[in-house]
Amino acid sequence: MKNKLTISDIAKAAGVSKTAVSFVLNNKDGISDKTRQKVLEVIKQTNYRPTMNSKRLFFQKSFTIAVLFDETSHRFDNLFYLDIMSALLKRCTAFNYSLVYSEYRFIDGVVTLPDNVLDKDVDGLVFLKDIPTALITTLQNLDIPFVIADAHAVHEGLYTVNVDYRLAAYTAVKYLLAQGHRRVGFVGNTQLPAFYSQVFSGYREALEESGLTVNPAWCFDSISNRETTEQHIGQLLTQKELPTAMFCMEDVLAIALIRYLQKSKISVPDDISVIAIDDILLSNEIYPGLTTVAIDKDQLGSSAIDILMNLIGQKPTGSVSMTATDIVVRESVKAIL
Amino acid sequence: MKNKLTISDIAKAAGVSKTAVSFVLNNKDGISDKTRQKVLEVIKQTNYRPTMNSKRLFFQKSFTIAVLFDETSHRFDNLFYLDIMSALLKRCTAFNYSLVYSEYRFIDGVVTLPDNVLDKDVDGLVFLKDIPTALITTLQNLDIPFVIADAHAVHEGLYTVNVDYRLAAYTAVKYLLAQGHRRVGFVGNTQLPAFYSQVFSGYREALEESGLTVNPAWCFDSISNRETTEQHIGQLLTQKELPTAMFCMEDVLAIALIRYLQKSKISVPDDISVIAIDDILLSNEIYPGLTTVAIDKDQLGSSAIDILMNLIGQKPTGSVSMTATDIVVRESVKAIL
DNA sequence: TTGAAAGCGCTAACAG
DNA sequence: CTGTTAGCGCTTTCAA
Repeated sequence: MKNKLTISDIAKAAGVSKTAVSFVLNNKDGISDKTRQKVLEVIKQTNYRPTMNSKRLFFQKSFTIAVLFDETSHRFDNLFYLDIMSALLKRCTAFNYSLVYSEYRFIDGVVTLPDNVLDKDVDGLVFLKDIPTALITTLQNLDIPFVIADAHAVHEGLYTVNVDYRLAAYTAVKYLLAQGHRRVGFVGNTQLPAFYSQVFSGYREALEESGLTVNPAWCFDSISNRETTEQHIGQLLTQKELPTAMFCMEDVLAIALIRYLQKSKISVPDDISVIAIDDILLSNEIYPGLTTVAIDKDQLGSSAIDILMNLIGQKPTGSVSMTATDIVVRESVKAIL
Repeated sequence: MKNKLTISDIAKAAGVSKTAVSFVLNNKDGISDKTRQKVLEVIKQTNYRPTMNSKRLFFQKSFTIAVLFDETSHRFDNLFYLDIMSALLKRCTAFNYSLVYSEYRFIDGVVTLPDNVLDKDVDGLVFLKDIPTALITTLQNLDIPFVIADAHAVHEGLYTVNVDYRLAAYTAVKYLLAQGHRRVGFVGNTQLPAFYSQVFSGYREALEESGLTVNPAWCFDSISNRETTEQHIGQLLTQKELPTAMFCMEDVLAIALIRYLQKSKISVPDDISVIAIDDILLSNEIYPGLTTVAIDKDQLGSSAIDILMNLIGQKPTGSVSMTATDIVVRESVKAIL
């Protein structure tokens, strides 16, 4: 049980050459059935498993791909990440690849990549959320294939997995309107300008289709966390006419909003309904449960890996665009008569 | 920029042997300063980085360690995991190791390990939370070093990182008493019997030190998620005399409890205060913010890696036991006069 | 202090 | 259909 078996041991035991064993292991043909069976037998008996490290050296590949997080990006929406990591892992496993967890640093415009990337000890990279241009340039110089999953912005010439957030926003607001709401506000931020404008268009279109117009007094575009929520939403509450519903461009923002409203003794959904986009796990755990447009994390993850594998295998490939129109109805939206 | 450089290229360029380059790379001595400088120069010029895969083959080590999650264990307290993974990664990096993310399966008493573990393509394993005995046996047969971080139960002969949850519970309840509470309930479950009994002792001791006794009507030992909360806490609310505070053995349970109380129109902390143990990120995002005993995730993670590295290097090592007595005061506990 | 040579476990030409 | 052989890029004896 102690000394690891090698392909030579198996070859010897089966009375054949290493080549024969190798062929059997890799399901190649050009080998007689009898030999194959004999080898298979020995492998079964000995519980032999070939060593990845030898293959790695031979193929000059690491058979691992890395998920790269921004070192400082940890926020409480990370549950989304763990779900995606599971999806990435599942797909990597199907390709016999490992998934390593890594972090990069981006401070004052300078990018620091982890050693395994600099060493080219990974065959490809997955990023979750958008990455800075400086990083893109660095990566292209390094010549390592990478894909950006859930890229909100559109990058020419890069491989990304995108969600149609315009449609998602449109769907969310349409739902609000169908529940009888006529006064619908908007909560978001412009940190990701492309994302913001997609989502805002969806919001406006839905409104306009019902003959409504955007009321700037109910629109907030600098809400990105709890602090900014508290800073800005206060002025909403002082207005004479309040919206009956707020659409938030991300679940996290909606959760911060609900928290703030509760603190201000405004009931959700009795006084104000709230809807968002994402469906992170957390949204089902707060009270009231958040009604939101679901994003398919499984598809997001596996598409990213599929693209990466094509890139690694030099096969033609392209970005993928996903659609999100499923509303998870929970408790944060009330119908208005 | 295309063809990867090898040690031979560097040796040739520097006009020395591969051995010399290897010595320089590994800071060995037995080499003249002049040669060393020459080699260093070439390395700098060429930006040469040695290939891990060759080392891996030579040393018969993968220089990677795996974090293994139970495939089905994803709950919303996973934020705790991401924090720990960051800590694990940081420490792995310090040792020049990679961290791979993997999942194992445990269904109907049968354990399925991922291929990289079966292939011994990882040098060590970290588990977060306790693992089933069947898994322990399997691992011992495979002869792969592993450590259980945040093991609640005590395992003879295994390496674990434990937290003194008795003390943590004691500290939490003491805090409640200091705020004037005299009627304090308990919420937990016996899924991890050792964990339960530690925590319950801490709870009882604190009470008894103040001349109070445990009131069984306020103690719940089968609360593990939202469903069981709704099932059991209902009967608490029908009692004539309610507790003024509830101590929960985990943040997640406290969050479920708060959600349920809010649904039942019981105000936290005005009607009932809530305290717990863990300090997951989520606890700062709900309303009211959860007051809780913090667990040091950084220490948890790095201790686990330190133990593992000792195990891998065949150095003597031992389990580590952590202490948690810091209370993060937020809004879920009210002082009673 | 140096360099030649062997070998880690595997794959794939290439001959037979 | 089968086996011999030469590497993949590194480390490390071992002799000079």
